[in-house]
Amino acid sequence: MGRAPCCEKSGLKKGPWTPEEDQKLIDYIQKHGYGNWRTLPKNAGLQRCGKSCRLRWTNYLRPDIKRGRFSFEEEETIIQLHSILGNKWSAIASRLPGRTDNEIKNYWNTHIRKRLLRMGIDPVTHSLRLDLLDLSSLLSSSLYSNSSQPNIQRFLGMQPLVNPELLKLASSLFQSQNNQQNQLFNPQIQSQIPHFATDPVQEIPASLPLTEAEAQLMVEPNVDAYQSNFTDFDWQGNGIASSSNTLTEDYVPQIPSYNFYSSDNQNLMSEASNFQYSNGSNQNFSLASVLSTPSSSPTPLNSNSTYVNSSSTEDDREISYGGRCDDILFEIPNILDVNEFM
DNA sequence: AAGTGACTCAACCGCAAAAGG
DNA sequence: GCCTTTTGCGGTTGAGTCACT
Repeated sequence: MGRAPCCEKSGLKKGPWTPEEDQKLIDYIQKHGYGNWRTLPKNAGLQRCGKSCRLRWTNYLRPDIKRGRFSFEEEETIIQLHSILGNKWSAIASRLPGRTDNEIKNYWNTHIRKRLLRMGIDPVTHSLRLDLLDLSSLLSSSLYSNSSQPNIQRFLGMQPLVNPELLKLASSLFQSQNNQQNQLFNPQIQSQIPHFATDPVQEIPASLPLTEAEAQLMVEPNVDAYQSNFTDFDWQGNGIASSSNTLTEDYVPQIPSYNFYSSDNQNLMSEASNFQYSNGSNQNFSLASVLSTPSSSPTPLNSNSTYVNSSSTEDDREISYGGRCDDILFEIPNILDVNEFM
């Protein structure tokens, strides 16, 4: 299992491919197929290494490659599969005909990942993180816009959007922002969530029927993807990341799925609103239940002011979460046969 | 119009698995 | 079983482009 002796510098070209090179590669492969990538460039008359040729072919020249924007269905599939498989881009790509792993990886990093972050969803664990979702900016931008005094008219106008339960929640979080992470990760909450990392065979609440895929995940979670996040995350909220060893034992993976639907008007709260969240004192609430989410909502929710007044973009497609992981509900479509990746 | 920063994505790099002798 | 070669994968880079000031 040695290292590939790739691209022996001598005279081999690097960088962008020219149309002539592309044509040479296409012509050769159409004639001879793509058997041995190492000898292919020489036989095709290309001053490239085999690796470069393979990459060019698989990521760009292959005739079955679908180019252009990702559809909502494709995007949904990517997110769902990523929540299960992690950064297994090739496995994800195998589920999306015409899309390459590179394309999916790029799309994830440039679009989906950022959008999830804006929604307050950790793109690695796919779990809701209120520390990413800044409710105070929602309140301040809604109630205090252009004025140092609360804008009552605006507030009244929000009533259809935000019901008192949410305002109560938001204001309590607003009052104690420093406690946000403690609330999210307090032991009471964690104790209600299965611990895949250490106890892979979980007791599944009888009231919540599982899909086949979910059942499989309960047994064989994608621990790698979750563990990769352990060393980065500041669980204490004090800027000091805990060791991965410790975190592995306490880590609480959540396996979501998402439902997508198109909307030009972003409502980030609605995007996160299908979470059902337990506050640790058996007072379960669903963000969906405390919000109504008209498509024309003027109050996107985000701590980053850059996005508050931003116009709609491709990234502003609306994402809603569904699913279940104990106190967070998920649903994994049966059409996603994830078992083969396990 | 020029400068600057953000964004996108094709391509590269290094590692590891698979395949073959 | 060991070694070498080939292939595949995931992370990263950087040139080109766009948007904003």
